[in-house]
Amino acid sequence: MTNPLESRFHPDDIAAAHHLMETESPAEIDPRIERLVDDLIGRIADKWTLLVLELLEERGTLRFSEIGRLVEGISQKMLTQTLRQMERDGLATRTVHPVVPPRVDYALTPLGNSLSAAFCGVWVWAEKHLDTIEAARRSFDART
Amino acid sequence: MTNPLESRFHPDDIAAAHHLMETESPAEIDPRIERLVDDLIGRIADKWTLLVLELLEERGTLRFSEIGRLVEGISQKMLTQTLRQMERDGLATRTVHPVVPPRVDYALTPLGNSLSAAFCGVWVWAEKHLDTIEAARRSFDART
DNA sequence: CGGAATCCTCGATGATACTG
DNA sequence: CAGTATCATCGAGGATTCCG
Repeated sequence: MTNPLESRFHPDDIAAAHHLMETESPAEIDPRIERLVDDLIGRIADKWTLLVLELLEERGTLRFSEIGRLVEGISQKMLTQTLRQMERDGLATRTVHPVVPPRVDYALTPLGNSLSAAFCGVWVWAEKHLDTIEAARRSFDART
Repeated sequence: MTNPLESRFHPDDIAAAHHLMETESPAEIDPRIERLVDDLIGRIADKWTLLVLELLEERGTLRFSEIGRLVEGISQKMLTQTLRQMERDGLATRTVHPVVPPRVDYALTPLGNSLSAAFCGVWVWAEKHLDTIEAARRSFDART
């Protein structure tokens, strides 16, 4: 079990996903795909969520201020909003310790961990092809 | 070769990606991750690009107006912008036929196909857990 | 410390009009 | 048909302030 992608997904899942993405009629895109993309990209997989997701994945439990410090460039507002949304989506847990000063810990749920794993293939792709893309961009810009 | 994820990525790639995501020092997030996410989410993997990517993946070659019709809700401006960026990034090819009226065909490059495959794991995850997420949201909203 | 509330800006996107 | 150009909007997100 060296490959998290292999271990995480079964052929049936892949088949199901492919089925979901195939529209037989020559009409429009499957509305479920639209909903999928809207929900996933627009609400779950935004930049800050992905950053926090990977951070919690590698560090385990962290408190609010730690995440704020570690995710460079995030504003307090977006941090709160992102964490709240992750909690709402069941991706992370929020634990308030009744002490003064307050201490609030965040950690991924199994669902959060699985999302992180699901994105593994994308990170792999990105790392593998980022140079190629930059080259393609330079080439395109030169041609134009 | 029933599983595109298994066939596409090697254990070495996974290891490399994991290495990329692990920061030993207790400092900040690896800047390369930041760049990765910024580039990928902010420029490549936006909503419209993903929609067009999946469409071209399943339909093969399509002309400009066809894509515009099939991707519901996209404006002509965003369609042009999306396709141009995909071409620039080396994800798609643009073929102009010198006829009147003009005919321009778009198709994925191997790189574009590989990106589509990389997102497979995310689509699988999304389909598998979307109901769970909605339930979590209802539960959270009820608690609040 | 961990937020909530407020105000404000700017850039992404849509709408519209024009063209080879 | 496949764009380009221009203008208008609107909401995501930053900065700031206040609070338990």
